[in-house]
Amino acid sequence: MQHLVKGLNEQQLAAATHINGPLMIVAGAGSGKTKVLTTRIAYLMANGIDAFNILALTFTNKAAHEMKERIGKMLGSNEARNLYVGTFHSVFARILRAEAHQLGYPNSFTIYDSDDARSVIKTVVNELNLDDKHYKPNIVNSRISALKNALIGPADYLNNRAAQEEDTRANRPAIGQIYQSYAARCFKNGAMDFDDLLLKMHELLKNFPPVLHKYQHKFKYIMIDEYQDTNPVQYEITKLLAAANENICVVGDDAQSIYSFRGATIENILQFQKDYEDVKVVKLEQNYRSTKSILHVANHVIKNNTGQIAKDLWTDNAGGEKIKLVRTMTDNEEGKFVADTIKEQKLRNHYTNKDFAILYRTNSQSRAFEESLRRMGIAYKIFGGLSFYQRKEVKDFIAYLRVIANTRDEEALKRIINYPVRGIGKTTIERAVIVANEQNITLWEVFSAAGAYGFKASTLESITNFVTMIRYFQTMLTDKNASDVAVQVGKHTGLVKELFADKSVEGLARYENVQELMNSIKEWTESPDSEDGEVNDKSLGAYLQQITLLTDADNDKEDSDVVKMMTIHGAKGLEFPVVFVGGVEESIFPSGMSINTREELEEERRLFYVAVTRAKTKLWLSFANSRYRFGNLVQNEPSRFLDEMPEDYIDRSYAGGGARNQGGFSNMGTAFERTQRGFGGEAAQAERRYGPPPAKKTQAPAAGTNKPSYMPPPKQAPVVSHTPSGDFVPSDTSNLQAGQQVEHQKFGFGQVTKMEGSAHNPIATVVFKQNGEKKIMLNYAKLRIVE
DNA sequence: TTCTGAGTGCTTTTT
DNA sequence: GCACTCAGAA
Repeated sequence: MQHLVKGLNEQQLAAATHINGPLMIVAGAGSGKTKVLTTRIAYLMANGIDAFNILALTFTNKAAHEMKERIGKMLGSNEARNLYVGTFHSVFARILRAEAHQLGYPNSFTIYDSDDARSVIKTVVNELNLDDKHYKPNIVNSRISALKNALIGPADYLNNRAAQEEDTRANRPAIGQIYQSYAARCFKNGAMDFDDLLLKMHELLKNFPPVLHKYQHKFKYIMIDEYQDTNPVQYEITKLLAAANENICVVGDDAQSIYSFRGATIENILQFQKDYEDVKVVKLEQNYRSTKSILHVANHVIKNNTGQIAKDLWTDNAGGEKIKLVRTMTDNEEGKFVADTIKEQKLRNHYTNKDFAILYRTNSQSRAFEESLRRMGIAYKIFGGLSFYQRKEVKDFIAYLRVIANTRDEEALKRIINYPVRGIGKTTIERAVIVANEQNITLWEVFSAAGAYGFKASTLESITNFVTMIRYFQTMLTDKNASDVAVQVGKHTGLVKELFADKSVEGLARYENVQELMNSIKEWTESPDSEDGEVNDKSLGAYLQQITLLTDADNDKEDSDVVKMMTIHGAKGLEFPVVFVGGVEESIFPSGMSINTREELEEERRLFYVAVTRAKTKLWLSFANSRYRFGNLVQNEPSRFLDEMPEDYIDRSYAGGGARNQGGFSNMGTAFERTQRGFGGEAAQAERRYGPPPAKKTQAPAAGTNKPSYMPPPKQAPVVSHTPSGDFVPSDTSNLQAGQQVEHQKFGFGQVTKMEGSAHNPIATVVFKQNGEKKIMLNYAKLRIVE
């Protein structure tokens, strides 16, 4: 057992060997938190505690995976496989899947991602005849999310004055109504959104005592990572689960709380000591990650925040280099600087690509970096942003799987009912939706009994074929695994064929993505165990349950030698030898959305703290004089956080100001004055270093000069309007022949020169006297046969 | 029913 | 600058 705790310092040892009773670990950045957590779990198991009785909740699937792997290595056995390790969302999804019937959900319930949720909200808002310009899906969605995270369910809302008044004050009095309908619709669809996974879990434990006892008994030891980022629902759930045994261990750092926008509250970690008696508190204050310079800067900046848990983070590591500040003219030059520097550092210090990380506040900043890296031929990977599973073609394919597993899933059904095109268009779907709402049945039930609702013959045939196909797939559910079903779907829906037919560059990429998806399903089916210890359930339902909760960061292949790019939020918990933080400018970092209250600004500052403490040895902070945002050029001042950094630890020689600027930016006058002066000297310096700024794009070059090398395609001649004859009555055109004279309501008189198309979709070519040759689809256009 | 082109509004961070 | 919506044409 001694070998497990070898190399731990005094505090780490105290935390790792604490077995029974509540424990709070305050772990500063880089203080070996993961090491302590994994050691503690291994230690518990070495002391005879069954892996099946240990629950560890992490913030990302990646962290969960890593933890399990490390414990496995420490113990040298397969026992770690039986641990319940996962994110709040994935662990609860799994429990809910087992207990769904208690709450009236099918156990193959769908998990809606934010896209699905927004889409349902849009439908609901329209059905309630509300203005979707005012009740924007995004806003409504985040409001509902906030309510759920604050433990206010749809029914609770009706009795919650404060919440109602808040919405009335925000001039959105119908939020309550939308919330009710949204929740009802999700339930009808057999679907839970991300927040439901928490809210329903809470409901389950709260309202079903036997279920609560079952899981209290199962999870005798509970560990929660990143406790500072838990929200009230998560707090209540863990409190319920831990109530019986009180063997709960939370790990957190109030200085790294950066998820309040998701309902997280720092209160939870501050409250912990009051919730349980005899809480053992351990502070991990020695940083093993960063140089003295980096740590000192981080500590110095975070001191500007009020109300923290007192701690004193220190390190034995080398002093290290000063933090380098970089000013560039534009965002593109910022990208170029970073790419150049990576190249230089690789040569000079023998770094490889994977030693570098580029961090930024917003996903949209990734573009400039991406372009420069590509130009320099440096391999990179962007984490976050649009995940693989959110790509249209991937979602389309998954939508089939979702419908097969859960026909109540209306969002998925609407997505695929006419994809690939099978003649079930908007009108048909709208009619079906109306029927479904009137009869209070699901959309699928309307389609599967389509004969009863008077669709026209050709439409009915399409619907019946579709229903038959889905039913065929469903016959495979019980005895075939997820991959087998997916292969059949690919074959019989014509989806893969359609993508294959598109030979454009994007089309090829889409085809490859779907192939990739099918491969990953196969891989998942064949892998021995999955994220949170699911035992060999390789059914389609099990596959779908975890897929929505996966993010890009989880597919990270550690061994690939690439520069990593991600938001600072995405970088939490990670470390890199060399870190670049881009866009350290006012209105970006801190975000312009978060400078209105002290709380918001302090969270931005914590985020800055997180960014700085990701670096082990070298750190560059860059900002640009101007950058494109919203499609137009904006000027930002350097971030206020730069002014908060201790001067002695900063190297401004890259910032264009050189020695003249040693005093920091605050002595340069107000932002206004600075803009007025136009940065004269600094700009010139930067110009020497990075070359002249790109020439301003000239607007609409004067005629004669600078002629475009091509002429834009000629605009179609405007239609010469035609007033239809007074006796205009559309003729039966089913026997129309070439040579006949016809009249068109808009184009006037003309002669049919050619007939083509199929019998179902005849197309006539008509040469009009006024408007020239047009192709007319006889199914839609109205023609009067003159002779 | 389906496709196209012009017009509009928007971005903070994520499970 | 892009993604989404809507109107109009075939």
